Amino acid sequence: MSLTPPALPREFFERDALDVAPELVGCRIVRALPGGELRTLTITETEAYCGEEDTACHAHRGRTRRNAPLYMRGGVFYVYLCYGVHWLLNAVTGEEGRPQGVLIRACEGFPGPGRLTRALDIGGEFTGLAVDGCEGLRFAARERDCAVLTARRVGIGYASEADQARPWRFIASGL
DNA sequence: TTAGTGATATCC
DNA sequence: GATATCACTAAA
Repeated sequence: MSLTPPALPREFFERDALDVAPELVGCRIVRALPGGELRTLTITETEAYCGEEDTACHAHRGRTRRNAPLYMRGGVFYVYLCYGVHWLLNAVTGEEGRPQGVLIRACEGFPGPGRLTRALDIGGEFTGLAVDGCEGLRFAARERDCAVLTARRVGIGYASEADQARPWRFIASGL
């Protein structure tokens, strides 16, 4: 028996982002800091980004150096720098060649995608790494079920009206 | 409400 | 090469 919760398996992420995103709410992020300290936070909010046809998705304009991990098989991290300041953490989902992912938008005690990565000292070094084969960072299952609300996604004013209106943001309710 | 921050994408 | 943009945050 291990001292720490086991990593969610890769298979968990090899499904559609719209299935994974709500299920990830209530799960935990487990971060082993370089010094050895283990920090575990419960995920309270996620968003799904679904393919090149989703104008809010980074892959909307095709594959680039930055978004390459989105095109990988589900079960890797996609971490990128936003506004030159904030690292944003995503889990890539779905099958290889279909760019989709789930943004981890907030954790208990750390509202905001940039604040949770700062709290956990997560940076670009994790992008492209397997979620179940990474020493320092993993996801762990829920301890119990939790209700999930949906809402519009945040900060995507550049996307089409239709894509902005999609209820692809998932928020924990009554954790 | 607004500045800050710098990598990335997209244009010349 | 240059410039515009950006899945945000903190300060005011």
